[in-house]
Amino acid sequence: MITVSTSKIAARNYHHGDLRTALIEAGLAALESADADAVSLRELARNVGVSATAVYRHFPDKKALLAALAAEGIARLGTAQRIASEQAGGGGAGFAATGQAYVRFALDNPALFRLAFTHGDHADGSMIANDEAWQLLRAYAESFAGADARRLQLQAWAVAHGLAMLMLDGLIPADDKLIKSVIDQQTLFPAQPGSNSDASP
Amino acid sequence: MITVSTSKIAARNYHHGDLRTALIEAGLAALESADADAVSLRELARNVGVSATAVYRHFPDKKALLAALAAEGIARLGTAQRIASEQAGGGGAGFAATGQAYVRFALDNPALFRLAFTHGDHADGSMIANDEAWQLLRAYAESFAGADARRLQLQAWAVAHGLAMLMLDGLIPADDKLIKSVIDQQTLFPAQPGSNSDASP
DNA sequence: CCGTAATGTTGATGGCGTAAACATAGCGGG
DNA sequence: CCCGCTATGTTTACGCCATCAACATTACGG
Repeated sequence: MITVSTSKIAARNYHHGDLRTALIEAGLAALESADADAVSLRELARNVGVSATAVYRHFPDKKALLAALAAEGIARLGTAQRIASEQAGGGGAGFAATGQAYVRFALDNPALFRLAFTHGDHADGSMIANDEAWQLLRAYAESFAGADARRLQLQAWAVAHGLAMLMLDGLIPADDKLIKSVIDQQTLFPAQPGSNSDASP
Repeated sequence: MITVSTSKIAARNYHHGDLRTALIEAGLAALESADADAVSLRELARNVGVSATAVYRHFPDKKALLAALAAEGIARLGTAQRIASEQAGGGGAGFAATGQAYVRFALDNPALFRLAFTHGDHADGSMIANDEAWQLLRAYAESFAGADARRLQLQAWAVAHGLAMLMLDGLIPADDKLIKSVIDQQTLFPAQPGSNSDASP
């Protein structure tokens, strides 16, 4: 995961030094105040102090740059979820906390979250499937639902993702109490049939 | 709701006749094979056989045209849901059918669905809130959950919306069996506490 | 120490949304 | 019936964008 450093090396001498990283950082910064489709290559190049076409020495096209930003978003989301899970101490509370962290991350990083999930070329699914958060979800689902693990897994993901999207789009008020109410292991998944709460892979 | 008619009146004589409707129809057609942000005003104008700037006699800007398309999408989604609910005969089956229809509509009309929900200026929420589908969902939730109606309502919406989005983005295989499995009133909302299954507003 | 590959720059092309000025035509009042 | 007003379209133009081709500079390995 890339750590954004505001102050970077120094004055240029034709060659930038690490333009690729600089562009990604500029992109992440831009996504804090604008939506992905409102971010232009030229704007990023300008902010980094480089000509527009220099970008193409590091990314084949705009899509590729956005994909790099999306990957970064996925990584950060995963981290946020892992931390939330650890703080909640695992179990049912951890399960719910993971989902709540998902929604909060979306609200805190709307453009990045959207970019990471919408339109991304995760047709292969590799980026997401290999993510730590996904492993976490799988483990929780298996410990709660045993045979029905896959269904529970998808339901949990869908609730969190749907709530995040609906709040981002202003269709549901972005209220923290609402998040806790909707993503609650007690009411959402009360003692699934085939439950197997001692399984811990 | 607008009904798309492929064959429209005839040759132009400077004035088109009903450019506004024609543009919306062209827009809906374009959304069948391209994403909303890949649809350009100029392209639509071209398809309708009119100059690019003629659009501005009917819509203040591109956003306004897209908003009109989005409204149409919402209307169609609502219709699909009502039909599904009726065919299932209400009750728990109707509840699930409504949600399943939501996801199927998204898969059948990906660009239109995305446009309708993403980024739309439903900051006021009026378009959605007044929709028949929303009333339907409210009624179902109240009949099932009584006091907890609002929570159930949001959970149901979130699951359906999340599943739709994740399938659209290729993160979950768009499999009809999966839809039925995830959106299943039996397993998803089994006998809510405070249930009140005889209420029928 | 030199040449080659990596990295940046300039300039151009075609597309976009949209504003301004102009053209046409349909329609309602004399 | 005709005249002018207004609704509707057109042409032209501006500034932005992504991207390509050709050229410039630098770094680095033999």
